[in-house]
Amino acid sequence: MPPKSSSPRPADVTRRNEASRRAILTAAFDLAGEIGFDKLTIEAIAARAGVGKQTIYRWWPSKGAVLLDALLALSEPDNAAEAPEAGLPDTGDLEADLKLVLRATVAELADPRFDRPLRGLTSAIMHDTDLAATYAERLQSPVDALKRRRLESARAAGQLAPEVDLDIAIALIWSPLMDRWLLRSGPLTPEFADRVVETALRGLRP
Amino acid sequence: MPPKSSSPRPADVTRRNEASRRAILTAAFDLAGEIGFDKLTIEAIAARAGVGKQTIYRWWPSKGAVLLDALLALSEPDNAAEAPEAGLPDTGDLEADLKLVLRATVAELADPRFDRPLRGLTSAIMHDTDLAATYAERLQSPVDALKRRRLESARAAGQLAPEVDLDIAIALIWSPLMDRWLLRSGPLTPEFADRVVETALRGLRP
Amino acid sequence: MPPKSSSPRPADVTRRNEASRRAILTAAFDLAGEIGFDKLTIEAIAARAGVGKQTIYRWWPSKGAVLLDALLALSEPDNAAEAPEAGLPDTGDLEADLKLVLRATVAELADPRFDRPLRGLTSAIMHDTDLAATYAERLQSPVDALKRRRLESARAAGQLAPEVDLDIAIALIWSPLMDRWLLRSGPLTPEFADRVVETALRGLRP
Amino acid sequence: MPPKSSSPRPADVTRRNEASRRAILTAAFDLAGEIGFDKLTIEAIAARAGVGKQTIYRWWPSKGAVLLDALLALSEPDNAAEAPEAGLPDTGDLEADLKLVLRATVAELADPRFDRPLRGLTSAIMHDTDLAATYAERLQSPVDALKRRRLESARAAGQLAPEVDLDIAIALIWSPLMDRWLLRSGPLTPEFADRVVETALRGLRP
DNA sequence: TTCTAAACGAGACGGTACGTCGGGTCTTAGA
DNA sequence: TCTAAGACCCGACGTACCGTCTCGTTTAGAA
Repeated sequence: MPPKSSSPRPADVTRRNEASRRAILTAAFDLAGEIGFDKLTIEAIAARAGVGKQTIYRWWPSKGAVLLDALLALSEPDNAAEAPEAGLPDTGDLEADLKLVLRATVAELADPRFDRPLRGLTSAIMHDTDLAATYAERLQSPVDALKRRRLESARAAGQLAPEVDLDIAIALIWSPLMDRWLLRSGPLTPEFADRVVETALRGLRP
Repeated sequence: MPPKSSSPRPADVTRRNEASRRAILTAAFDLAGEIGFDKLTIEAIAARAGVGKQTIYRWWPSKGAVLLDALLALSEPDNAAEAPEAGLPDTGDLEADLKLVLRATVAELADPRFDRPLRGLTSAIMHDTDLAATYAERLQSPVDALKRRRLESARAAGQLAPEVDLDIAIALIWSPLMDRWLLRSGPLTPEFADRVVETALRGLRP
Repeated sequence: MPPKSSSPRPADVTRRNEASRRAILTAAFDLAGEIGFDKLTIEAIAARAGVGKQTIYRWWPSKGAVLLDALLALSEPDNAAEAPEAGLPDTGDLEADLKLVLRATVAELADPRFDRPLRGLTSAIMHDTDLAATYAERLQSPVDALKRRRLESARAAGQLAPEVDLDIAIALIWSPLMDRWLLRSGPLTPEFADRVVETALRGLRP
Repeated sequence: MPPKSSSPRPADVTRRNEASRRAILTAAFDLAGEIGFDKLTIEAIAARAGVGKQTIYRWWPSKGAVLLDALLALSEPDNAAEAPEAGLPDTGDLEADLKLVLRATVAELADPRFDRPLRGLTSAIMHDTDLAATYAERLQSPVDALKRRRLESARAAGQLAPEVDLDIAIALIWSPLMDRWLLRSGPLTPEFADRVVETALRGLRP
């Protein structure tokens, strides 16, 4: 990600040290997983990456931006394939497919290696609208597109009522999970995911 | 709220200076509304409240705990009445009542005086399980009880399917709002609230 | 020692709790010996003595004053006898007597139990003229009187030149020891004490 | 002066900011003269010098060390000349020369601009053996060398008894002054200095 | 012997400074 | 020119004590 925007130094991207960039992203992700985002410091990232602090400040506007890039980088290196994000499963059975996806999400969020960086990034997004915009563009909107595509497929198959707003449908299905995860307002179990899918779909079917 | 637990000094609650306590809570809430929770500092709260820092550290384990108490205190002083929390409206028309409540929530969350402290507190809760526990006990569970009571009333009136899990129902209705608010993943409008209520209720009715 | 002066409350000496007073002085002296005067705190004295802080502030103006009293109290309890201060030895041989006294002083100053409190008190006196005045009156002047008496006896015996100013003589004999002790500008040995006495007396004899 | 020793970070002396160093020393000396050493705080020095606290903690282990450096720096900048320390006066008349020097010392110690920092530094030295060692090496021993040189010159001129230990002689001449100054055990006047010189020399002459 | 005012143990309070941490900027050397 | 290293100014941290100020609770002299 380029620096804030236009302001201080454009910074010549072509001269950028790729090894340092990867070391920083790896260090940031690992440290966020180990000690949590809020205890994460730029100094610690720089030290772990064997990099000067300035090299971080030159290329990223905040530690949230570093972490966002770090998460994005998790998919990139496998480059072309992009298998993990190639699409939501579509067996023709919407309920089963959604349960599968949500159960996978539940499992991922239960792993501290992912919970902590994601939680931290989410918290950063809550407070930093610039970062939120980048997040929306780079992570959320592609993922939402996948969800929407699956629901469109279901609608085409007559499994969803035509008049249902897909944005609302997505919110109904995924928000309860996010809420439980972020606020720990209840146990985040596969069963909960199943119940949410079942109940939401009651209202989404024709 | 007494300090974490047993460890250093129990601190004698009977000797507590009530004026200082209120000054701290007021200062914390106001400052959080003015500059945001993450830029809020204990020193600033102490200075604004005309209080020594130690007086804050003596009674609260973190600035999140201060802010939680500050929010709780907003209802208390109105004492017995407790009108605002007396219950959700129950006109017999569940959909209308829910829309009313959700629209009010949307309005409140749009006001920076509430958005900022609440957002900060929510962020703190995400990272601090002790605080989350206190939050769950003092704020979330009473509010959830009100929601649940309204839904039970609706179920008794035959407006909800008997087999619906009320916790899931609550999640379906309120989570989409929280998600949009926290992550700014879309505009948080009264219309959105209406759509969510309508769609969720499709699946909750008998 | 009574409080500062007239100002707030005269404090009724007759009601004073003797047990607390002794506990404070003992605690102050012991703590000064253990951790040194500058790390000594009123709170620690109060805690060790099992006494409220106010009881110290009520009766002493500063921790230096407490420590001075503590040192004075070391001689008092042996009551009337006052043997240790009854007078400097007077065998008729001035040089031998002085060497004896100075060697004893050297030994005392080498003992951390005395070095630390005395060093701290001396430091306090250096910065606090009120305390210095009390010190001069209660400790220094009686001791100086003893020294002067011994030198007068020597002068009467024809061992000192009549024209010598006794204050100067006292300074010449004792100051080098104090200097070495306070500033650690050289080893504080019995031999040093002997040399000083010998050299000083060369100039003091008729 | 580099930090205590090896422990945390050696701190790269070549990168040190000379302007900050001088500002700190000047601020420390001035403040010590204005408010006294014991009321001197690191924070005040940093504020007056327009410097971060850490810049002081990085390079000095204690405020005593700062003040010692500040005093040493008073002579340095005049660099080569070093006139003030070029040597004690040597007119051939030892008694007159010593009186001159001691009277000058008395005058200096009477000036609060010097009394306060020196008194504070002396007090710090009394309690801090590390600092005392630095002091002995950097300030005391060069000064003592000057004194010793003058006395050797006098001995060569037959004005001192050959058998007199010069360390003892130095102590006899200068200690009484230091004592009166530090403990205010009597008026520190030029007359006192004269008397001390006269009496001490009685015993030091052949 | 009771009453009452003080001294007392305890410790909360408004403050000041501590020594440390990390932020973000700036400078120096080396590749 | 970018980088690793790290010194710098700054602000906040959480802690330790300061000296003052209540709180009940002894306690000792006067009534």
